[in-house]
Amino acid sequence: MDKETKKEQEQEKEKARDDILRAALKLFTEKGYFNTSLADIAEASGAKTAAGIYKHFKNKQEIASALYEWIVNSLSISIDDIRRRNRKSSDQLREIVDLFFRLTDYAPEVMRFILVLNINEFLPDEKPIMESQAFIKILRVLHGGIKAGEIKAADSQRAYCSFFGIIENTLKQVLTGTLTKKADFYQNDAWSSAWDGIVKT
Amino acid sequence: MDKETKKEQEQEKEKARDDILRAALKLFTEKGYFNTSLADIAEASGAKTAAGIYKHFKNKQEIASALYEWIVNSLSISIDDIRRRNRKSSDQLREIVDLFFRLTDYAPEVMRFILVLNINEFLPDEKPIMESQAFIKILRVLHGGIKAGEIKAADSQRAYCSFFGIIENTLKQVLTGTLTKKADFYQNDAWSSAWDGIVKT
DNA sequence: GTCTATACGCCGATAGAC
DNA sequence: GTCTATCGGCGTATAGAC
Repeated sequence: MDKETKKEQEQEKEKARDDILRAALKLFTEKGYFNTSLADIAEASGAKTAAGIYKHFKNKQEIASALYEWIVNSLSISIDDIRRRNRKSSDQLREIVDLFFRLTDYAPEVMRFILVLNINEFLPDEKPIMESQAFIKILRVLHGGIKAGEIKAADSQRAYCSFFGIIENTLKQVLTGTLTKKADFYQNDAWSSAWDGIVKT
Repeated sequence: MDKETKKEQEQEKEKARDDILRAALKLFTEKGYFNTSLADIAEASGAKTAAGIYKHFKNKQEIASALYEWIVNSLSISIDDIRRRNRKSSDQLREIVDLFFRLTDYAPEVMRFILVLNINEFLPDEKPIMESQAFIKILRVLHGGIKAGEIKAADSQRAYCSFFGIIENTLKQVLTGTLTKKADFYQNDAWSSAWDGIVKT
């Protein structure tokens, strides 16, 4: 067996794993973790049988765990990038908000996973999402803004509640259909409310 | 059998039903609906066996359904009362916020049920909570404030996202332990941020 | 109306052929 | 590494004695 074939096989396997993750993400966020059976995931990930999943994941929880890690890591990387490219916390927050709104429109499952699902209900051993790297970095952005005198707030936690309370609530209403237009439609409004609430004037 | 005995029996039965509901509320909000078995509920509600629950409820879902209805109805009644006793929307909102914060400190399970649980995951046939009477009435309060010129907002939905985004996010952080003090500690701060964000100046 | 026993189904997980 | 078959267990729900 030459290198080419080996590589192809590995790619195949990667793809299969990826298909499982994608299908699981969709089903978990649609029906919930406990309403989704491995058979459902197998079917949705294309012609595979439930047993085959165990070649890629130790068990059902590991699928959710991998999803969680993947989402939180991607977010964390994006936030690193945003912090690197922007100096002012207002600009950083602006871009984070933009990211969240775009994700809501173009990858709603991801945002549903973060905002709607009760992650610790099926991943009891994971840290709460507020303690994940991604959200710690968001708190750092707020902290930076407070230190720089751009943001008024007792502490970054409080600033988070105020600022992201508005952002997340808006997005959650979009995701659950209470707000009926695309997230994009509400972005400017939500940004203004959220930012005006914490900016030092 | 005289009337006294009959009455006592009925009270006994009411109490048993109540014990089941209380135990279920505690367990559902602690571990989640799907992680709670009828055996768990039976044990927590005192010396009863799982089978006995079926004398009081048709099935597990009905317990959750009864809880949901009870919570939403209680809220709805409280809000009616608040609206009756106050004219200005600012006063009405003030009291609603006060209610939410008090519930968070003194009946956290109730607030966890509302804010943390994914109700439609285990009650797929119920309307989303935003369409329940209680929350429709909250939207009316906001609508009243907009019409009276007290609140600036494009519509009550948008005002809701902004105002209750801050309130609910704060309470959620308290309920999940990210904010470590009692809800009461954050109330004035949250109220100011939330109200300042929607008041017309 | 409470407890014992038990039925039944579903789903997660494993074993083994190919 | 995928499919077939199957196990084992849990958890809901029912039946029947008392």
